[in-house]
Order: sequence, then C-alpha cells, then structure tokens
Amino acid sequence: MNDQSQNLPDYNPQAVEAEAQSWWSDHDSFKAREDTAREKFYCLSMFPYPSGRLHMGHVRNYTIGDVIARHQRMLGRNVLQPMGWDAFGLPAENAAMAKGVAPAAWTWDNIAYMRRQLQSLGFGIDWSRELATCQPEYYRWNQWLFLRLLEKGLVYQTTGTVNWDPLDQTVLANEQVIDGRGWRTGALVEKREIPMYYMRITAYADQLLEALDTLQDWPERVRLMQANWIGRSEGVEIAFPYDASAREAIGADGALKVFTTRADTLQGATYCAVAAEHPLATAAARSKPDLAAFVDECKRGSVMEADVATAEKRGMPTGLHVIHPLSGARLEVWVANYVLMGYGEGAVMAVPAHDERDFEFASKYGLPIRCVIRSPSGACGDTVAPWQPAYAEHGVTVNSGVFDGLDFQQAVDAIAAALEKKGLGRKRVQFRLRDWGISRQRYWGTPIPIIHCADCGAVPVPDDQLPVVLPEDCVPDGSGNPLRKREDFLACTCPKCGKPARRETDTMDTFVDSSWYFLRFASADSARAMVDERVRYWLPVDQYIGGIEHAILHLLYSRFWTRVMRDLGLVALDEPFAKLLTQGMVLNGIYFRKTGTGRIAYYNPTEVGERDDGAGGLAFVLLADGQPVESGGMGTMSKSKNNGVDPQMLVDTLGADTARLFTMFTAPPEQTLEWSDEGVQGASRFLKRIWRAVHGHVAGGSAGPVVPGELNEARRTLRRQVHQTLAKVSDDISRRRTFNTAIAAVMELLNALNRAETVAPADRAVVQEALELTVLMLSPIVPHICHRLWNVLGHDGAIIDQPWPQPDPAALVADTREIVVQVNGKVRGRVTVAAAASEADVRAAALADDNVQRFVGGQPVRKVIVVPGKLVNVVV
RNA sequence: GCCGGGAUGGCGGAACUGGUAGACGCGGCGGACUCAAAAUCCGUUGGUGGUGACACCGUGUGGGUUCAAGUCCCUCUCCCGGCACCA
Repeated sequence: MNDQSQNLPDYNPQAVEAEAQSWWSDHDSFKAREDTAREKFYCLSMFPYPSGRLHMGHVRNYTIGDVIARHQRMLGRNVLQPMGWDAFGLPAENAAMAKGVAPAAWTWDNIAYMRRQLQSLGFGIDWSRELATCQPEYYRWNQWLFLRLLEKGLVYQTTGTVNWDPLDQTVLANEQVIDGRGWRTGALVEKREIPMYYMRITAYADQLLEALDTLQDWPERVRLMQANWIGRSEGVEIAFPYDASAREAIGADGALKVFTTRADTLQGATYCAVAAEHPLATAAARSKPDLAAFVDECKRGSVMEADVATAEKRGMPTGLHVIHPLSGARLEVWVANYVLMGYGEGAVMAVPAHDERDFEFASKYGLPIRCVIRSPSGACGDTVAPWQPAYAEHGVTVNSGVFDGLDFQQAVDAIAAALEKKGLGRKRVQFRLRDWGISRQRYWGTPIPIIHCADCGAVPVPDDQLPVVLPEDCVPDGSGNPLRKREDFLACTCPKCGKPARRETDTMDTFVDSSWYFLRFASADSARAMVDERVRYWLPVDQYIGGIEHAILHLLYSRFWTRVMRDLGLVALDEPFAKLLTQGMVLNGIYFRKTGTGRIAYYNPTEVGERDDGAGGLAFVLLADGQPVESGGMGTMSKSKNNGVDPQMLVDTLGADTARLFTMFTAPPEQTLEWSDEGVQGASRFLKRIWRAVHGHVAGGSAGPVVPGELNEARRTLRRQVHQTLAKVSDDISRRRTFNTAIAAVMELLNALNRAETVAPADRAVVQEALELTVLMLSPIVPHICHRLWNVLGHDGAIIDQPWPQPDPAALVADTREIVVQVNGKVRGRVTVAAAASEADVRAAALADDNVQRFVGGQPVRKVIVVPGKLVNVVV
C-alpha cells in the first residue's frame, strides 16, 4: 500500500476507547437474556478477590475470557459473561488492623475502584448480574445449604486441630505461621483442638474421582492433580485383637484396626504402630507418664505437613500387645510420630522388611525384621542379619506358611479371604481425601447459622430466621474474633426452648462462597430461592478460565457442591465446568541489592537500566545512582519482590487495547507470560500500523466489491492469503485457543497488505475486503480500535453486531503449488507445479530440477517418496 | 521420594497429524526522512566458510526407529509444577 501518512488522523486510544465503551453501555450490549430458542454460551473467568487494584494476572485472565466470549457472540451464541467479587477473607481483616477501617468499608471501596478498572479494559460483562459474596442476599444461601447438609448428615461437628497464637489468643491460617511462629507476635505457635464443622466431601470421593474421566476438555494436568489429591487406594482392613494387657487398659474387648495396601506381607508384621492421637495411645498414656509426655510432644508439633514429613522417626512402646490375626503371635504396640491419625485407622501393621518407614523405625529401636517377599535377586529370601534396606516392591511370598509361593494379587486375595472367614478383616477402599473443615475463627466471613443453648446444645437457626447477618462495622484488632465481643450479635434466644442463648461466632471458609457463585449468576436476582429454573438454561459453564493455583481446592469443592445441590434437587447437573483453561502466571524481572544488615532491597524493573560492564557483557544498574544491582531472573509479579506492573498505568498511557494485545500475543494462554516493556511498545506499534493502514486506504477514495473474475495472479495470491488467514484465526481462537498464533497470522497479513498494489479499482477492492476481514478478526482481541475502524471502513452499524466471517472456499483454491524437493532427506530445490498435477508429473518435475540433478549426480535412484501437495524425497 | 510438564537464535515464542526448523514480535545492524533526536518507513539478522551461486553444522546429552525426527522409542543432565511418612 502506498504511504499516505499525510493528514491522517492520529490514533488516540483514550478517545477511541471511551467512544466504544459508551456505545456498548448506551446499547446495553452485554446484557444477557434467557432465550431458549438460541444456543447459549456461558463464559466465566474466576471472580477476583477485591484486593484494591487489578494486577496483570487479572488483566490476562479477563482478556482471555473476553476474547472467547466476543468470538462466541459473533458466532451467533447467546453469550453470558458475568462478574462478581470473592469478597470475604483475611486480607480485609489485615487491612482493617493496619488502617483502622472496617473490613466492609474497605471491601466496598475496593470493589468500586476495581469495577471501574474492569470497565476501562472494555470487558463485555453483564453487570446487571454482579454479586459480592459479602452481601447477605448471597451468603444467606451458604447458611441455608449448610442447614440442609446438616439435616442430611453431610455436615457434622468434631474437633479439629488449628494453629494457635498464645499471645494474640487467636487462630492463625497456615500462611500466617512463619518458621513455627505467629507472623505478628513472633510467639511459638501451638496446636489446639477445637470443635469445628466439617463437610463430608469424602462421601463423594468415588464419584468425584470417576467423573474426572468425563472432563475431556479439562487440562490433563488438572485432572491428574485432582486424582492424586483424592488418592484412591485398594487394600485390606485388618483387626489385631487385644491381648489381656490391652483389654485391661482399654477396659473392654476389641481389636486394633489397621488399613494396609500390602496384605500380602501380613506374615512379616512384627509390631503395630499408632498415632499419638489414637485412643490406644491415650489409654496407655494414663498409667505411663513418660509416654504421656511423648504423646503431648507429638501433638504439639507443627501443623504444617511438610515439616512432619522431614522429621526424624521417633516412637515409644505402649507396653500393650495385640494378637496377630493369622499366626497368633503377640505383637507390641508402639506410638510413632510417622503414623497419621487422619488416614486409614490411625494405626498400621509394621512390616520392616518390606516398608522403608517401618524399616527405619525398626532399625532404630531394635525391633524384629521378618522377610516374607522374595526379591528377584533373592536377597530377601532368608533371614540373614543385619538386614539391608527394605524390599518394598511386589514379589512372591515366602516364610508365610500356607500362603507361600503366591504373587502379589494372589497373596492379597488369599489372605483377605482367610481374614474374612475369621471375621478379622475385609477388603476395602481408602481415600487420601479428608473431609472439608469449614469453620474459621474469623470475623469477615459467612456466620455459621448455629445457636448454642445451655440446655439444648447446638441448635440450627430456623430457615425463617435467615440470614444470620454479619455486623459490618467491626474493626478487628488482631486479638481474636471481634464477634465474640459483640453482645448485640451474640445475644439470641434458643429456637427450641426459647431461653436466652448465644450465637456461634465462627464463620465459613471462603471456599464455600466460591463453590457455587457460578450458579447464582444464572439467577442473581432471585430473592426466594438459592437458584431457579434459569440455571437449567445457562449451566454448565461452557468455558471456565482461571489460575492454575485453583486446580485442586476451588475446582474440587465446586464439583462437590454442584453434586450436593444436584442430590438436593436444586440443579440437574453433574459437573459445573465443561471446558477449563488454566492461564499461566505473569512474570517480571527481579532486581535486588543486599544491604549491609543482610536484608535484601528489591528494585522495580522500571528503576533499573543496563550498562556495559567493561568486560564485553551487560551489567544492571540502578538508574538513580548508577551503581550495580543483582538480577534474580524472572519471577511472579508480587509486592514482596517489588516487580509488579500496574495495569492502570498502561491503560492510561497506551490504552486498553495495547494491554489486551500484549497479554494475548506474547505467550500462549496456558504458559507463563514474561513482561517486557519493549513487547508492550511492539503491541502498540502494531495497532498504530493497522490504524494507518485503514485510514490510508480510505483516504484513497471508495472501493467496490471484489469481482473474482477480474483478478490477476498477484491479486488472487493476496486474496488467498486473506482467506487462509481467516481460516487459521478462526481455528486458533475457537479450537486451539492459541491467541498468540492468531495474532501473528494477522500481523503477517498486514505486512503483505502494506506491500500490495493499491492503484487499480480491482486492487482497492481486494484491499478493502482484506482490511474489513482483518478488523473483524481482531475485534474480539482489541475491540475498541476495531469498533472505530469498522465505521472508518464505511459501515454504519457497530462491529460488535457483525457475524464472524467465513472464508470463501473459492478464494482458497490455488492454481499452482510449490513443492519442496529433497535428496536423501535434505532440501535441494523447489519446483512449482499445477495444483492438479499427477504424482507422476510432480515426480518428473522434481527430478528435472538442476540442483536436484547435481546431488543425484548420476547415482541410481532407489526410491522416490511423494507427499501430495508438499514434498518429494529422492533417495539415492 | 512419588506423579506430571518442559529444554528450539541475543530474548519471548512458532512449527497442530513424523514432511521446508526458527513464523510473528522484541532486540541488533545498515539505510531513508530530520539541523539533530524521537517517532515512522525500507532492508537485513541461527552459526561457520565463501565475492557469490551455494555448502557444511544446528532444536539440552548419548543412542535407536524411519526415505524423512524439534516431533516417535530408550539413556542421561538440568529446569519448573503438584503431592509429600497416605501404610
């Protein structure tokens, strides 16, 4: 295209974006209406926590969703793209402590600011369905469903272990425990047992695992993470009957139950071990002060499981014994710190010869080791001491009496059958998944709807008294839950007996709030029900987009909650999210200096420049003082590393379209995205180029429609590229979700367009069509500039109401093709042949090529492989 | 430790089903415009050799399958993510 840069209007993103946004707002463009005659598309990005300002991760997340939503809209779907606020949670309480404002006020201010930011980025959101989880109209349904689950036995109360800060007299979340100390007080954190409510997610473990296979449009990685988290194990539950000593200590008959996946090694069990919290440990500790001290010590240890895993194995005998269910031998019962109360029965049979942990423990305490599995090398075939490391693989049984000579499965089957006959065991499945503890000793959350009565105990709040409203004017000071000091909240009457009673002050885990918000968007204004019949139309979510950090908990809880609501007859839905896209993190450079006191000072990348280091390389220096700083490579944008980029700055200077284009172009959506100021400039440059291309073309006067018969070779070639690009972009956006390659293809097209002839009417017609299609193709990604350019190209309506274009099949047809010719697999030439050429013709043309002949060099041709339309390989 | 993913120019990345490695962008280099700079535009840019046509080498390592391997199989190294005493 000839350069017509004179007198063309400048690209002013602020003006263009304001105009487009007010058009959409004036026309209520994104309001979604139920219409069963139309195919719906529910596009949802994970709702944000209202932390104060959007960060780049949000921009990336919501841009991906908006591109998909706008594309689906152009394909004719009835699109719903809602937005809400995950508004309860700890940061609001921290901000309250730091600034002395109530969490509610802080949260609502943040929501107002971030809503404006989302609007300034041009996301096509139906704001009429906006919700915040801290609204009583929303969280009353958390309470209502909690009561339904309580009725069904899917919510129950038991004691749970929490981190307790003894100075602040408060419960700490795991992330508030740093090196075993409270983050504010520095006091040593204790474990505390307190009553908590649990949701019986384990009752759904089997179906949550099995249904993962139906989620074919979820990333394999996420399904695997969930499968590992649920952790299904097939094994045998075995009872070791108490001997006289144990019966006496417990004061009853009975047996120690264990779970094992290695019932084939039962004859190698030489002792049993129980967790410190196990009833047998408690019973034995009553008469043994040193054991009581050890049990206490184990209980006090860190709640963090990572620390537990690396701790040295320690234990102490209980002095009690149990009877081996097959051999009748007396086995000693130990308390061991490596046995978890929360898995299986909280007790294990120990087979040191075939389990590394038991081996380490038995070696340390001199316990017997008995080999019952022969390894392939035979090393475990006899009972020579000292024993070498445990052989934990499957193998053939030995030293097991009637069970000798069996492979793993045969041995498990035979031993399980023998145990079952004696009533001392049965096969069963064990899951790693634990029930979901939802109580939080926190203020800023959904109040748990329970009333404590001195006479009646814990009484559910009747439905007609819902919601239990959280007072919004509390200002937490760090010393426990402020609700405990609110007499107006605490005081109530028992629904059963009418006497004065106290309200529960615990609130719900915020994962409860986010486990069903996607359902509420479909009936956001329903005051009388949690969800209504509109859920049937909109659900499931067709495309869900969010961070990989939610791969396990949020997605698993949401799947569980959906099934619970299904079983209550509230929805007809097994799985809430049909397709899932997990976007990668946004990274930026990390620069720092170690200060004299050993502390590390981080510098924002904008404060750092590059200098010649005098040795042929580059050194990083702080612009302010010219002195070197160290580079810490790329890392997630975070406050602590001082490497964040404020999206608002970008929107205010280069515009929302540049921000959107950069995040979509620089990396595929699932990968990490490395921030680059030069890359942002590149995105802005491309928008200016397309702006100029359109205005330059239009300045040349009007253009008629393309008449295919009038096109010469060059015009046909250009037009073919236009329609090939359209086909590729359609596929990249809808199927592959590789927005980066879609944009690259459009960039290539624009490069070709800038080189094209634009004088003859036929040329202008081809360019007009090309620019129209280019603007249509880019409109989901950079909607504002395309909104304007569509009108500049001579169209009256808004581009948002245009259908997604289809490539013209006739334009895609080529008369000739370039074929690559290889000799022995190396490219030696190219020949142009008619598209319809036969294989024999292609072969002849390839062999006739000069350079090909040079490399064949008269040698006998052994074989010629012809890949139609692509390449010929001559083997000599 | 177990499970999963990855390694391609100076950088981000492309190559989708085994068929032209390095699309597109950034950066670099050369040029045009300018008093100059910025902006913009044009050209060039994996390495080595050659004036050149071109040749050789090249997708973390070593091997294999194939007419043909970044892509498939085996070995090793390093990176990243998840789980982490789950019996």
